[in-house]
Amino acid sequence: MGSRKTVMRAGTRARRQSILSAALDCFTRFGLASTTVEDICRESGASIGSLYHHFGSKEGVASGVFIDGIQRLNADLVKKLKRRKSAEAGVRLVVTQYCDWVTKHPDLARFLLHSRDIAFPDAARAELKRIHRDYIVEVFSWFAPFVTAGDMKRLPPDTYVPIISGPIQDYTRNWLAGQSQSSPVEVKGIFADAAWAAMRTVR
Amino acid sequence: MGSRKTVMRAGTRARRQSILSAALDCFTRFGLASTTVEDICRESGASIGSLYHHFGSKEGVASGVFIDGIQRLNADLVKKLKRRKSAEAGVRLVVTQYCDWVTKHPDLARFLLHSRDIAFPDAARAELKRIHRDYIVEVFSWFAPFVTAGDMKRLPPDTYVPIISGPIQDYTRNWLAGQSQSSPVEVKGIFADAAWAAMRTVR
DNA sequence: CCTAATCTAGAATGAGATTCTAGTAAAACG
DNA sequence: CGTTTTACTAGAATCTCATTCTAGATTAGG
Repeated sequence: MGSRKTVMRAGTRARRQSILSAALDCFTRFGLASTTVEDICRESGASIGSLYHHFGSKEGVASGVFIDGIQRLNADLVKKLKRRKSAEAGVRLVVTQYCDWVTKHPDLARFLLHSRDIAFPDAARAELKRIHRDYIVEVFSWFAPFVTAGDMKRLPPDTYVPIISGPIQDYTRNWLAGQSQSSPVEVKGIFADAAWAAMRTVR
Repeated sequence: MGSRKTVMRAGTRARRQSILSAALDCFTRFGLASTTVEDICRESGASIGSLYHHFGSKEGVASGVFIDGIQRLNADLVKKLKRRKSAEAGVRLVVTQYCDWVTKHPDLARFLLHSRDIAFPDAARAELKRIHRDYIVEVFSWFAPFVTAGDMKRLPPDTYVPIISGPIQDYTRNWLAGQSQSSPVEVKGIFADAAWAAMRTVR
């Protein structure tokens, strides 16, 4: 994870990365619970000692994959959000961009959506909290002016993300689990409509 | 789970129930991954052999808790839904009743929200599928007339549940994890508004 | 009664996560 | 350059459980 106090050697980044991508591969094929540390070592070419040196535990590896993924997802959204000019365009973007991202990275998305509840190590929990806070600050400061201007409802801060993103995430989880026919891309307009209907002010 | 082919003896129901409630207790205190089968045996007074006789595996116990909980949640909703008379009242009820239920059964709700992704045994998966199908049929047949009458939007079937229930479930998950201040009961009006705004037709 | 099925018990097994010890290689420092 | 410190690799040994197995107890049916 980007925040290492100590120096990181040349080959180290590559080794860490090979472990992370082997892990995602195994999680996708066998499921988190059924992949063994040995599986990840075999796939990545790392030794047990090396894996434990870098990640501390199997769940440490999982949290590495998770943090990596969430950072990419967040970064992609923030970048695009800055090009929008209206509250409606912003709200719709949050929904549609999520659909596009999930379609482009289905394995990673499946892992992110199904691993929310892993008992991550404390260090990882702390870093995730920091990442989430930074993300929320950035997104909220983009939306804030529109709330002030009366384009969007003024609600308790904690309720915006569930209302805007909750439905599409729920749908996507079902879809990735094979329980919905239409791909998120096909229904993204419907969810964008729903999100905007819930957020817009009537004047 | 209500569907046993063979006869069930007198003390058996009590034994199963004691295992289930001990399990929920342990899951709440230690988390699913960290509770051992021995923990559940100690708490419930059952022997290892007895637990395996009744549930087959640790995940079998978890699926028992899950199925029990989801059935109670579903039944409570369906019962109340039948007393409503308008689409708006129905949609609002789905949201507010969920908040009330979660507040009344926080441990069970936490488990239901955080165990969606357990690798349940095949038998349990099948039963859950059946339970969910029955539930969906019942709820949809209640709402169908209002869609036909034009009171609610006509959407792809798979999208109704995420749009109506997704936000409040997401908020509740955060709250149960200690990441939101206001209890669901305090914000249920906001989520009911959002759900109805997303479902209503404008005419 | 008796006998077949359900249920209880807990010791034995085995899979696999984690720890430990020993070493290799790269940087830091003189 | 040595040398010393620190990052890193390796894999055998350990230890924690989930699960299996065998034996016996209890209950229902005939």
